[in-house]
Amino acid sequence: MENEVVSKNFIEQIIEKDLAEGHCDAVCTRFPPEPNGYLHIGHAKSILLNYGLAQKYNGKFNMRFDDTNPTKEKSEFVESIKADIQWLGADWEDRLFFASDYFGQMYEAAVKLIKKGKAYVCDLTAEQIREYRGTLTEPGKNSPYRDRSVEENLELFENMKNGVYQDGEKVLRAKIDMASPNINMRDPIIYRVAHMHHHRTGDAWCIYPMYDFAHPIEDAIEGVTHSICTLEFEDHRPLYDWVVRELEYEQPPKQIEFAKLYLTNVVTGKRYIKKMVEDGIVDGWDDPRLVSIAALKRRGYTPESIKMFVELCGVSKAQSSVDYAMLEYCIREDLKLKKPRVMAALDPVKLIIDNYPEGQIEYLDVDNNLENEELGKRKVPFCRELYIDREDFMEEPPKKYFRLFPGNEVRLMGAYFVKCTGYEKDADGKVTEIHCTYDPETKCGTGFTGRKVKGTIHWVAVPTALKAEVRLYENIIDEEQGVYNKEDGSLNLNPNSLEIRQCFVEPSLADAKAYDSFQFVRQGYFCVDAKDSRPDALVFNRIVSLKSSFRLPK
RNA sequence: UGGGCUAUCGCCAAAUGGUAAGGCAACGGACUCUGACUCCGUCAUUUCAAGGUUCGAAUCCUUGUAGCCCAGCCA
Repeated sequence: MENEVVSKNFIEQIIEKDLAEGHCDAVCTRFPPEPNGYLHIGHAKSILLNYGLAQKYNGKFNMRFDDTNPTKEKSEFVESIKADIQWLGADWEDRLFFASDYFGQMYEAAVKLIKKGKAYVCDLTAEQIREYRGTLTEPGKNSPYRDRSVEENLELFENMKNGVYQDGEKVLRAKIDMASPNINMRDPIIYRVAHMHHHRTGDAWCIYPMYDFAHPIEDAIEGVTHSICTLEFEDHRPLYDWVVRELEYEQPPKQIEFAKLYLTNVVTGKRYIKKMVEDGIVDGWDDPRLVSIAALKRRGYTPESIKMFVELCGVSKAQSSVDYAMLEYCIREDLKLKKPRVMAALDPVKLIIDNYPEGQIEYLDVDNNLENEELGKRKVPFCRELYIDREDFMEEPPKKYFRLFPGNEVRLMGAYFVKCTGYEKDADGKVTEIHCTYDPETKCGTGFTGRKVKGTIHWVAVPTALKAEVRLYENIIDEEQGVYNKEDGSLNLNPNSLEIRQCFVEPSLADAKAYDSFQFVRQGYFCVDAKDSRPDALVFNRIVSLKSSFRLPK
């Protein structure tokens, strides 16, 4: 805002140089997912990066589905991806594209290559092609079909399109260099035969372009100037450049690679998530313990918090893994002045104020001083019998324990000072109720300064308490053992990643939907689980705990 | 082993030959009707290593080391 010096990331530097040197007039970026699954936090980085760049340089941001392989793609995924991107706030305006819309132009591009003698139809089997390709250390050798005439190639390729051949019988390959040290340049396949129903083009085509051929064409057609992708495509850049050069596009797009976003101790691999869903370890792709966009949303993360997170992570080419604590910091930061702080007893135990009149209920004014002044203001009922959290009382407190214990006085938040006078236990030694007396003079808001207490605890009045179910999530990965089991490659899962508790909350949460998310004082941030709300009880998911330094000193 | 890329605090990440930003985490202390928040302070004589060039090197050169990616008719 002020005179902050925010350094530019390497992509911004490239773009500014291109703009300054006239390599492009205006910036155009894109997000090109294949509709074969759900988006996760890593995609959010790419989406927000591309969208942010377009915004920053007054350019355009395109949405494009890279649907060139009908075997993996479904319309269901198209819809979920669109919804997630809109939720994140990236706006493609009227520029929603599908690679499949360009199949005609791609076919023509292939014909152009053939006519230039830069592509040929190859009859080798998949296995033979692999053998001819060579290895990482040995060069490949030319296909015996490499020198077919232009006329023959044209005819064969047309036959491919017309369904004359079976799947796998023939492919179209770019004629580049079988001895290239870069395996991607060893006459890569650019079109394959696949008699397959496509989710958008139906049965119109039985040949489909490969990514390396299709992607640069898609970018060029749309006028994308900077095609930003992840590091694993670095080796493909020479091929990308080859395609746009041979096809003679006037303003060829430029591919730029950046490092993917990884989170420490989090599973993003589709293979593992699929297995966890199948084995019932999580209840779906939007299980709040996962980091899919849908899961984060259900967990209560806001688009703003994710945007902040992505910006904080930065952009570079160094493979890295960001600490989960950074994500939690962002959502805490986003909610702390926006959402109400309400009281609850997550592990309730009764507190009886022996000198408070039986049957009396008074309504205390609470104000959370939020940005939206009205949101945190409410009246909270107070009476003789309350629920407090079990962990706010100890029979024999350790040093530096500031909360309730026999003889100690604490503040009931928003109410009075109470002094513990005794407690009762059942046969198992479990505390069943705690007794105390209150001091009417210490009422909140009266400006009482007679004495101070070190601890403040929260509470809920018994007669008006609302029953709720809360779900406390821990990381699904066992942080001690790490992500993967080195012996068999399985995941090291944390058996305590989900804890469900029945608890009592203050009555204002009857209107919980109006809050959508809030902070349970001393317990962290929660959100209403719209998906799992039940008629008989409110269901809340924990977004994030308070800072760890909130916990008892060791 | 051929090729490509990367290496700066526990974790991200700036610094573009001029003397190591910032954020997260952590740790002190102040404040507090949340042990939260807020505020103040601490946290890389050194940039994977070793040499070299230079008045001056995280940046340039040399030689190593470590990690990631590539041999789908996937993207």
